[in-house]
Amino acid sequence: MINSILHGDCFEVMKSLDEESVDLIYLDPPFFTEKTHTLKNRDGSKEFSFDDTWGDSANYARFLKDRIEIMHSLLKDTGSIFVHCDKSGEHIVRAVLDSVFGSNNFQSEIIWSYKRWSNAKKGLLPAHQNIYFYSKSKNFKFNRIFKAYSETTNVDQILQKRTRNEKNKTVYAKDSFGNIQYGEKKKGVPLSDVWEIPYLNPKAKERVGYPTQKPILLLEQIIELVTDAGDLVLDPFCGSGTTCVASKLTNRNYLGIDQSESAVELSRERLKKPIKTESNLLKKGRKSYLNVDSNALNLLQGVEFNPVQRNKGIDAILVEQFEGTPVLVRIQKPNEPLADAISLLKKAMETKGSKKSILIQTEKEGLGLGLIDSIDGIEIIETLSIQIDKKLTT
Amino acid sequence: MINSILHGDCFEVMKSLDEESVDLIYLDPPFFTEKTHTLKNRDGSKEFSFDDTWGDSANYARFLKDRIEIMHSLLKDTGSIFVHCDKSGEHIVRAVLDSVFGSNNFQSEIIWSYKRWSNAKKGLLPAHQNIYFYSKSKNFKFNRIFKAYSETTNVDQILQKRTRNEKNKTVYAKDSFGNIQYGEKKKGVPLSDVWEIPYLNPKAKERVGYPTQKPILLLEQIIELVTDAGDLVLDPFCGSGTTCVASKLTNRNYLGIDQSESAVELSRERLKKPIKTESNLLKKGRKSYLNVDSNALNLLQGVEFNPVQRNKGIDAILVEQFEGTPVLVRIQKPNEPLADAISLLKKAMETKGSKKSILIQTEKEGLGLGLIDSIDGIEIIETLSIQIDKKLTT
DNA sequence: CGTCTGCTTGAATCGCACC
DNA sequence: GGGTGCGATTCAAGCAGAC
Repeated sequence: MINSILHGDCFEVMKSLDEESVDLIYLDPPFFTEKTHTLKNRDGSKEFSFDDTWGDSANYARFLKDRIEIMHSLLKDTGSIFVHCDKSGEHIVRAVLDSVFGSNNFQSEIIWSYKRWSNAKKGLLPAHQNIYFYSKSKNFKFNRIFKAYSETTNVDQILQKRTRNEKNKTVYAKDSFGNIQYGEKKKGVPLSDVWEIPYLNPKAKERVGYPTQKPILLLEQIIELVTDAGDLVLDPFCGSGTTCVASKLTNRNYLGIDQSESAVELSRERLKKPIKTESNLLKKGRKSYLNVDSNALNLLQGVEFNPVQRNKGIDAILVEQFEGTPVLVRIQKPNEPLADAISLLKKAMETKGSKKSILIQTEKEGLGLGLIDSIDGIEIIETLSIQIDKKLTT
Repeated sequence: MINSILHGDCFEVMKSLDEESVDLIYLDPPFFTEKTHTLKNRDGSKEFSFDDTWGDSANYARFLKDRIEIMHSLLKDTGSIFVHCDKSGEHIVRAVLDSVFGSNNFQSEIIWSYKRWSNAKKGLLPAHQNIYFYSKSKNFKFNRIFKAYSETTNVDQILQKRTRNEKNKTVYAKDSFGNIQYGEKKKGVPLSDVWEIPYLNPKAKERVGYPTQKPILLLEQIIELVTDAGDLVLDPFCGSGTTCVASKLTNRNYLGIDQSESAVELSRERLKKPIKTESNLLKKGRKSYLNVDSNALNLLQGVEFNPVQRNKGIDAILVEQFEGTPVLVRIQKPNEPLADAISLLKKAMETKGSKKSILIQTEKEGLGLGLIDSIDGIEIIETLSIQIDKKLTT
């Protein structure tokens, strides 16, 4: 029965499973949105639908509690449950979990945060979902995961050994010659309860066209957090089967259940040849996309602009346009000849069709041709510090 | 009564306030931790019903509901409420707010996330808090705040107009000659519901030693989101008075209430001279581009200077001297006539014996006497934003 | 006043063109 | 021909306008 997708209402199906046999249960239950969802897959050939309609919240609570009680009995003493939750049903889910697992076994509210396309909505752009993490007992299995130190952490604190001086203050350790002492290798910062994982991208090959499909990366992190290889992972509302795919990819055993025949079929197909999109963003880090020095942009204090990161020629575009075309901004890089800056900016102007652009000159020496402040629609403006400098030396 | 801190139980104090007079209520209600312990004693044998959500914590729910009902009546039709929430009380608070304000007036669950020093605890490092945002009606006041585009977004999407082709695919629009078509002005991405704001640094000057003190930046963002200058902000559990300080700094009226005599005193003291630590992280971080804080001295980016406090005439002195005398700097204040700035600076030059000084002009209109860039040793330099503005309009 | 359809939109990968 | 810069493309939320 292990490593398969079962069809049916998880309430019935779970009754046939062994008690205390499961290491991790992940579920993304139908939400309490009082709406029926239908969505087609990519080529429009198939339609998935599920019914989120509940007469009132008590019915929904009853539905959930019945099932979560069985899940509780299926979990090993060292097991954990992760419940993915829409904002509309949050408080109901929390109440049910508190009553079945006990509020003392609440471990974390995980925030999965991501960036997304925007819309014209009045209000804040929704950019997160909540996952509740409860353990069956104090004895739960937990693998520590470490992440890179935050950029603002002082490097010395990572590398150097620390000790206490005669006044019992923490100081960096030095040897008798005053040389820096390096400490043990540190693993990084323990994983926090806010997880920034990119939303399943529209271009991702991983997509199977199932509504609410989760990124495999998210599930992998959950699985690796509380299970070891060979453990059993159960998803009672498995949908497109992401949990099972992630389990397979991380060498765990899995069991998926879904009420929809088409979902079961999709999951089974997916498991035959799992596709996982590596996130470039996560692999390379946000910083790898940066090409603008944020200090440089501070020069534009008081100007309305949008920074531009993936372009060699320009650092920003002004919000204000010039004759209907964009105004590009380049800030001269340290030690960059002004002529180079001009030619890069000029090229960008051509491709972007800009009629007027601005070059902020940050280096004192100009073109050596006397004062030039406008070439081919490029306006050259010196930084305040150069202007001040000039006033003082002439 | 406006702009003061009142002492007492907010339940009583709020009854004396005018109905429909408040624009924003922010509260960080106390949570009864003793009651939480009794929650642990549940025997689990009880039949679940929706009322169990409140179950043993009914007293707390009652306490909250009584007060939130009054708050609802104090709010204007265009007003909003932000409730800061401990994770143990989350679902109770949500249930109360849903019942008083109506679930259709739920706007956002704001996640305040921050980095923290790690601890050795088994489990995930807690690094966020939740704030619930409800409006009194559909008609709520809302000021859009924009942030920088993601680093991975490409410029053309910001610049170019898009349409759909015959196959209903999104493509860049071209005119009949194949030229690029430009879109409307773009200000950036609307603010999302996940706010990364550094936790108050233990060493920060801002810290006044109150246990649950919040960063002023967090409160400022809330205030600016749903109120305008001159509006009234109420904090019924004001503690150390951060909400009131933030209101004062953003030119809103405020009213704070607290039951603790010492908290009231502390708040009053703090309001006399509010201290705000500008978070370095936010200043440099990627989210800061569009809403850089408007500290005037930031204009001097790249110039070596010493700031001058408590002097009517000058804001800074350059490290560089001019003919052995100090170079004074004044930054024109908002709405200050240039002539006034000049005469104040001139007076300061006399007393300090300065031969050359610098006036940074921040307002577009000059002296009305044509171009003047030097008077009696005062060099007048326009900010970059004015210089750019001129290049685009002439 | 529901229901349907269309439009705008940003993130992030894909993939082409250019050295 | 391999790397990389950057332009093109895809998808779904949610409002607007139609009916």
